Amino acid sequence: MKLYEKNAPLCECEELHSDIIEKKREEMPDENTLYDLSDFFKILGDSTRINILFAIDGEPMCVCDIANLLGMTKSAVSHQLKILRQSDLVTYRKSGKNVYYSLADDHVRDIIEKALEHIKE
Amino acid sequence: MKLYEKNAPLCECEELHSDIIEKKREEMPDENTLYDLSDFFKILGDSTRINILFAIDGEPMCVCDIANLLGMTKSAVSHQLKILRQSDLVTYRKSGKNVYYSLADDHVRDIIEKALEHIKE
DNA sequence: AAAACGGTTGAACAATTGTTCAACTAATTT
DNA sequence: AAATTAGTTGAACAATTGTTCAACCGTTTT
Repeated sequence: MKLYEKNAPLCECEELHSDIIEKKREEMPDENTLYDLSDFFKILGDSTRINILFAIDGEPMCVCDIANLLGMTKSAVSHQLKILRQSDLVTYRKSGKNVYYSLADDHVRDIIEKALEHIKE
Repeated sequence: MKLYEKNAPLCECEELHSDIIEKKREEMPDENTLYDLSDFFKILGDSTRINILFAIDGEPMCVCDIANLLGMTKSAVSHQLKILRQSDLVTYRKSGKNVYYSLADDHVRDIIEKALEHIKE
């Protein structure tokens, strides 16, 4: 998918504000940056994953306990944990038969906090 | 879908850490809050919508110009603008045949800014 | 008043995504 | 060593979602 290229397929409009478009085109962030950005939000845009992130906030939890807390199967939780792992949003520590997950860093907590403020307005 | 209820369907695990689960259950945010939160991130979790938000940042743009900038049809852009409108992320001003869209408030800008920091680490 | 233009909308289609199910691995009991 | 348990994984299925297409509405031109 190609976005905001000079010769991108034009819509049928006649009276374009070419100067504005050109100016905006220069100001737009790098294409890959925008994809990374939306991919990041996509990860947070699922209630199960948000639930998991809140669950493991503070004290780490094993998969089984998370599953019980959320009323889901281990499998479903594990699938989502894999996605969170691949996005570096969580880390894990193995201990015997259990795997304990925790938040990767405080950055994510901050973003969620800011979003919470936005919602409660 | 019911989450973290006392009698939610349990996973098959035997050795639960019931005390931890109970403690976490009390600490979890309100169920609706979590849904609102993931719904909010879901809106930002699409590259077209992120593109539009960056496009109208600063100076408002009409639908046709956004479509040209992003190399999309007016229809596709309009559909996404509708979603952004319904989420109160954008506002619009009609002027003759054109409709000019702009960011609803600085809150969204802040969150995107924070997410950008997170990505560029 | 008719034609043209910017924008919106609903239905249809394709693509993506989350959960379930069953099979599997690795660690621990007995 | 066999059985049990915690967790992972891939395929299949259902549900959600984004774009296209065609028809439509409201404003402006002619």
